[in-house]
Amino acid sequence: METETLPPPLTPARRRRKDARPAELVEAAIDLFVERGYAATRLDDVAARAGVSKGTLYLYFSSKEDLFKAVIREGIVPALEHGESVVSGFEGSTAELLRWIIHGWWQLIGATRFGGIPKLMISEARNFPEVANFYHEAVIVRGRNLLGQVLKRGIETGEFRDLDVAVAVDVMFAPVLLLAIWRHSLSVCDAGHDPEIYLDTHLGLLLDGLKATDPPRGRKTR
Amino acid sequence: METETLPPPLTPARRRRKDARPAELVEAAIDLFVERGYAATRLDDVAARAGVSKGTLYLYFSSKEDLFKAVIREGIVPALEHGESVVSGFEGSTAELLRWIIHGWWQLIGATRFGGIPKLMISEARNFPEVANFYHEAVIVRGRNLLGQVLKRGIETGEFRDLDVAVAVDVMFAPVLLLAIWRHSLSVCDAGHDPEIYLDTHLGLLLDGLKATDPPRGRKTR
Amino acid sequence: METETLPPPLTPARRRRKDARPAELVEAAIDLFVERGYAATRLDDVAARAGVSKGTLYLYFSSKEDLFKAVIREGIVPALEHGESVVSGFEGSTAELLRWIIHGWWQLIGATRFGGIPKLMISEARNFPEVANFYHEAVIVRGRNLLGQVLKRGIETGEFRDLDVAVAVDVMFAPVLLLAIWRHSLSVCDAGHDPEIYLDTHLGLLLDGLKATDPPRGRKTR
Amino acid sequence: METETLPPPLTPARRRRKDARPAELVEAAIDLFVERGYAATRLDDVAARAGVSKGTLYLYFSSKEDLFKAVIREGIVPALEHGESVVSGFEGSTAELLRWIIHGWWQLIGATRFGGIPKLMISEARNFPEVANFYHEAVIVRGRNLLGQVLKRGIETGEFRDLDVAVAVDVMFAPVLLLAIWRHSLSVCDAGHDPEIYLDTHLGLLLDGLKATDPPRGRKTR
DNA sequence: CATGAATGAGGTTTCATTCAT
DNA sequence: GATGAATGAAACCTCATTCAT
Repeated sequence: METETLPPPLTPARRRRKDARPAELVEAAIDLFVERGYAATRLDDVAARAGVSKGTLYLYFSSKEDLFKAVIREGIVPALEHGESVVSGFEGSTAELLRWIIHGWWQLIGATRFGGIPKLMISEARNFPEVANFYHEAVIVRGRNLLGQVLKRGIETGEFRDLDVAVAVDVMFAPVLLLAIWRHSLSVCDAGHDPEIYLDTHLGLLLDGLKATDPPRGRKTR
Repeated sequence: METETLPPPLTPARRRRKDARPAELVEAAIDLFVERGYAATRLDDVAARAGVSKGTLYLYFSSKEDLFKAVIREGIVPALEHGESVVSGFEGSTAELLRWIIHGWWQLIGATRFGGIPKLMISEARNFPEVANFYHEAVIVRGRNLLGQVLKRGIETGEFRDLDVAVAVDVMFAPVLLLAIWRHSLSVCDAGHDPEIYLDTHLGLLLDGLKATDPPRGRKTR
Repeated sequence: METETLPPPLTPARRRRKDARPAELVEAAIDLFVERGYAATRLDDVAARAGVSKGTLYLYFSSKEDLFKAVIREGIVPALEHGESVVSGFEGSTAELLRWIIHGWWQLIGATRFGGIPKLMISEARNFPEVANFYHEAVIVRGRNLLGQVLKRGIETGEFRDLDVAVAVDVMFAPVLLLAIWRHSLSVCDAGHDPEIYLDTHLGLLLDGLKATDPPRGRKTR
Repeated sequence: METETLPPPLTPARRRRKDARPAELVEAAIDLFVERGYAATRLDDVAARAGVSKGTLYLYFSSKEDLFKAVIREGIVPALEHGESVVSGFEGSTAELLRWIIHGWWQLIGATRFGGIPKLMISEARNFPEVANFYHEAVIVRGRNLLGQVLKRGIETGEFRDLDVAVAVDVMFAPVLLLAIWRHSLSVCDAGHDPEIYLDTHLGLLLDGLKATDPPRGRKTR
């Protein structure tokens, strides 16, 4: 009231802090949204985990829903882009590529905090159709395309038998997705399988299933 | 000293209603819990959907959590028991049995309102570990056993190749589960595939993957 | 719906029961109102304690407040009338009469379930001024008169010194009243003194205090 | 690694307000709890009387019961401590001391808003045994000790006759307590006596009653 | 920018009261 | 008369959101 607050010098440390705030808040929010769900997460807790006051949160996000959107956006897009860049330059058999993608997804996304996003989105899609729509376009469609490309490549090279790519993509990614979902929900009762073994078992079955069977002209599966 | 108060007549009509109430309420609650999640579901709405007042709900369930427990309990156990009875008498090839089970699960559970329970349980497991535990024992363990038996039968008859049953069960059921989950969440953006085609595609890949490779000459799995 | 209920024969047992109902309900209500207070007492519990259903209660009392009024009315008036009749025929010294009244009040009222009425009335007077008014006229004024008569008699006979009777009556009854109140409230922490000893101590001090002092020629104090 | 978030300025005006809030709320709550009883008091009204919103109340008290505890605690202990300090330095006859204490209690406690606490505690002891226990230890036991000391002093100096101190203390304080209780309950029907006259009448009777009778060596009682 | 005290709409839960049987 | 299922107003409590400092 009486002390004139000097125009803050804004030291580098402070500036760095300020720039990082939104990301820190989103990070804190991911964990809590994933763990408790959207409705059961209190903004008080998000702010506390990010080490700021509740009011500060509103400097960066206009509402709880806005924060939720940021969680989905910031949470998944960067990871996805990274994944795509890895895939694009790949050379080798399509089976190798599939292994590469699935294990890579697990390591880059599934095993990190972002692995909780699918569970969160599944839980809240009906309450936030707009966000679900964004997620659908930005993540699901893109992911399906990526995997679809891989399947098509395998079919074209004769490594894989012919099949309905759109359906097969979803079928083949389901076990990977469910592994991630499990780790953020029912693992309270049952830790689940070792991820690498689980994924290998899946790939083992899948690649055998995908193998061209009609005229099994000696192509090497791997 | 005193005449005992007569046990009240409680006419059939009245009794029938009273007996039916809990089931009616659970039914209404399943739909809303699945659609909106636990926290976002108001008991007012549950009661309204069941055609009673809010207070009536408390005659049958002592709290919102109690209703939630009943939803999980009543929702899934009967369906499961029915499923088990169907399986037990089956005769035919194991591949047929697997097709039978998976299509059967979809028709008896996945396609009905109970198909939303997995999504609900996944969303809330962390908030209700006690309920999750019940679900784990009553549903997941039992379901895994059932499918495990089938896999073992196939392996013993030589229809399927040898593999880690516990892991394979989860891998092979994941696409079915995710189909059900999808129908109760992201189908707002994208209706998804036709269930029968999806399941057949899955079974097609899976059964090929499971087939005993005649000379299972040491393929390295990874 | 279909069985025609015979017009009930109304056996003597049943009739006796029916006539006794209101008293049974009031009895049950006294205990609970005294123990928990008016607001915290549920009519469910009153009915249960009286061995009837909640609906039955409304056959005899039109509301909770009505029951409360009956508790005060039925609870205290009969006891009071009984007390008055005992006093009226007394012969002996006024000191003896005072002892007689106070010990009598304790045995006939204070030590019974009616001993809780003062606590109840004190707690609720502000919420039910109308009932408080009834209680004031029917009980307090009457009780004061009774004790006032006794004091006056003692003053007239020269047994007691002259004093402001209206005030003295309240002063001298306060310890007796508080003994009853205590038994229905803070005795959870501390059972309190033996009533007879407590009352005798009070009477000992009181009668000495009341003694005519002018020419205090050797009257025995006790 | 990071600059610690500055401890917030929290201007004096703001802090003064925050510090005062609990006391303001307790003050508002005493009045309403005493007047209406615990159950019949709505937190809305407490908040309104303190000039804040309902939510604010929960910033300072975690529940209605918590507020109730604070009322008993904050309400009585300070007053009691003040009273004890007054007594400790007293010099003069024990009869004077007794007059001093009783009139002092009335002026410092009985006649203030704290005079309602005994009524409140009596009404709610059975519903809050834990609070009653606190009150018993912190107030009743301490008060009895204080008065017990006075009686003992009188007996030792020969001013008072020998008697059962523990019982006499309760007997002699009862009229004072009941005066306070009356002012917060049945005074709706009947304002009661003038406190000073009432207390003097009580003291007049009491001190005469306490006078040593055995060898009445001319001590002046007043 | 940052804070955190304050708000009040909205949800869960209780319980006096009603009424069809 | 008697029952107990049903009701809905009202209370406690939470938490997203605002804003003076």
